[in-house]
Amino acid sequence: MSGDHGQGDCQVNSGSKGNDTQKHKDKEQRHKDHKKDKEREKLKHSNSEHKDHSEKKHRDKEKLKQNDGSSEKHREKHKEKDVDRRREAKIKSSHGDKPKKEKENGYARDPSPAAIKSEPEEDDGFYPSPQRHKATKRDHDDKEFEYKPKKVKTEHDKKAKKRKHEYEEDEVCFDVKPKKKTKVGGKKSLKEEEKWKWWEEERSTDGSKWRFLEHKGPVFAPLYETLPGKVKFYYDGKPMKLSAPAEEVATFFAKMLDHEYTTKDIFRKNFYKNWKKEMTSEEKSKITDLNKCDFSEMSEHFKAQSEARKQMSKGEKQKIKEENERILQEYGFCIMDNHKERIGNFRIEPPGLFRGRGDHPKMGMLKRRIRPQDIIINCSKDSKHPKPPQGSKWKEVRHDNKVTWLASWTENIQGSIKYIMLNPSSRIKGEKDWQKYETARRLKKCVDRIRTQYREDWKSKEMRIRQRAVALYFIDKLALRAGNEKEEGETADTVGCCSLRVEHIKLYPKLDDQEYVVEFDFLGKDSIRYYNKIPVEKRVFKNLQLFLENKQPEDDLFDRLNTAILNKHLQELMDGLTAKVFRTYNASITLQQQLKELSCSDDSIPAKILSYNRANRAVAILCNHQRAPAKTFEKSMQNLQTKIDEKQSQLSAARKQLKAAKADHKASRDDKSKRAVEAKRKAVQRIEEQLMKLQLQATDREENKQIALGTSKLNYLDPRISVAWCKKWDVPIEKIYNKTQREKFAWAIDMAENDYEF
DNA sequence: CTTATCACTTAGAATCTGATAT
DNA sequence: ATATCAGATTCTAAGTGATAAG
Repeated sequence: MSGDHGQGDCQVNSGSKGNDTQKHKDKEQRHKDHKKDKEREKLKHSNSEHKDHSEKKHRDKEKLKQNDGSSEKHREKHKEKDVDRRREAKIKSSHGDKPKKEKENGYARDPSPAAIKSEPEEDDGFYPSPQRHKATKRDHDDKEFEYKPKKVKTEHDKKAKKRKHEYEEDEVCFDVKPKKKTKVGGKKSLKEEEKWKWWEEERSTDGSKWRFLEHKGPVFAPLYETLPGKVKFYYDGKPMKLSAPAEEVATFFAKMLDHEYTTKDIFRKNFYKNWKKEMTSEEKSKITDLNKCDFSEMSEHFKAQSEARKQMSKGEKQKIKEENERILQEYGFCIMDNHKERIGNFRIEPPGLFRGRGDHPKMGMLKRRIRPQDIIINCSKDSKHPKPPQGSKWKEVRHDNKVTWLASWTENIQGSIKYIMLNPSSRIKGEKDWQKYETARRLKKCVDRIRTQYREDWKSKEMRIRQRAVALYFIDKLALRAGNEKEEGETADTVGCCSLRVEHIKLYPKLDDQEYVVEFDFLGKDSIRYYNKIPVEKRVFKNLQLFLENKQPEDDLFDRLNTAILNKHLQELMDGLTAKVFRTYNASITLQQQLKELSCSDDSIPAKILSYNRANRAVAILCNHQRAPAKTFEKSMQNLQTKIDEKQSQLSAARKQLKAAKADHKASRDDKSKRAVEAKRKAVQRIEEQLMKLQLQATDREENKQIALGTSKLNYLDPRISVAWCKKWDVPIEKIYNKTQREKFAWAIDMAENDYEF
């Protein structure tokens, strides 16, 4: 990496050629509170300015002034956009059609210069990440699944022959067997039980997702049943009978009463506003203050109800179970291309109060009841169409085989579309999953090249390139998510890599005994906090300092970057590469490495499983998969501790006895007392072992307190790695994957041999 | 372009279930 | 038999990213 591009003074890149303008305009609106002058001031950079480290002084020398009315800038997004547009239009007309020029103006307001003077070379150690290896030679498996939507064959010799077109068969294979495993009629079940190995067949090449699809439509939420008369709602201390719609919404609130949500201001405000809409006009005029509403009787009623449900007799419970099973059998499956497949979510989401994660501006809003006329059905033209419930109609029935969903509706909180889709064990999900890991494996082959490239790009003279390169480094090294932009005010304020703001990182040239430490502290997906202090290479550190210059805390760190730009770049580096592939790749490769490191052939099975879990945990930590400690966590820890204490006193008692026995033996020297000593000794040993085990369990549980293994296991770890590991170390697959997981990963379990290499 | 829409994956919490302890 | 608990399952929110629309 010679890196000498433009050493010295390459300035201006024609950064102008680029799209450098785009992003910051949106981003600017975040500084809602700054004074205009401040804002102005910081916007004063021209793209042609050269920055060097010492540069701050140059800051003002730019020739470009803000040419539009930017001083009037409002903080509102739309307005902002308008201003920008106006400005651009103006520019355009004044400069003619040179795109370059017009961009140039964009820069004027940019917090960061487009061009950067390159820094002196100096540092640069080698890339430290352990992940960076040469790709291995052994990749024959890769061919098995090409990325291209082209037809892919898996010419894995042994399997290839088996592959043929099942499509021609007329008969449906029931590859999912009915619950009762002893479905008596032996003849038919044989065939039924045979699991369909879709992974041995060819995939379609034309972008269609299926050729035949038949299902019975979704199951709707049960209608609302009004409360028994004795369960009262009180307003201002007086009982008040509510109309059914108002009552229903009230029950939603009542059911959440002991959740802390209901104490939050926003929640209450949203709820109250939405509740009012359901009230009759009399109710509206009477109920004017949520604080005067007493839902406690309703709440008690539901608690009693669920208690009663628990107390039901066996027979009653059995009956309910059977009914559920019947519904599952009827609605829980569809027929897709000759195979009966399980549907993932065949029940429509019931109405209720919206619970966002984190600090969500819409928490407490009413999620409305979905009716047949809200539902779009998707199925084959030549299938038996699902029929809407008595007296109702579907919104639409369409036959789009370019998508995988069976039904959809638009949800009223965010206006997004919800879908009914197949279970992860289905062919359609499995193929995609498999493909995902194949893409990650292709990344493995070229990740060195990509890393070399982005390191080189840290020295680029173009700001946008540097930002892109540093962001990619974070995504690669820290497994950060891409970070799409979100609409402000619609969702909780969370970020990913590209949407990081200045306030989310802190730079420490020295911290304790480390140099160039970056501290990350932000809320990511689901408002899970990401907190990490990590030493980075000097060049990265310097770049970050540069990116931070002249910015406010609420400004974007990467003001010239967004996920579209990043992904477009990645696409050029490798077919099918996007930011999320790095997460998959790094997760899987980490598991593989950790397993290699931790597994030991003389370990017992439980010890091996512990190693597996530890490897899994390493990945979960990398991906920041956290969970709230269960409310019962402390208690269950305590229980365990009690057990440990008991064991401990048992142990000392046993030891005492041993001592006594020894003394006894010393005195009597007879055989009997000798045997007694031996027995006691054994007892002590046994108890010691038990104690050890308990203590191990305790540490394990403690370690796992806030770490969730499931997400990575289900979504990031190539299952073939785990399958191969099980085969290699003779660990039954059931120890690693439960039934559902085995169904989802059936393809991997079937195809991976013990020498599988990710 | 730039934004909006759509489809689909990924996510933690809530709820259910069934095994085990009492 | 009942209570307890942990793991399994369900639920649905919240991401990613491609592409259509303006």
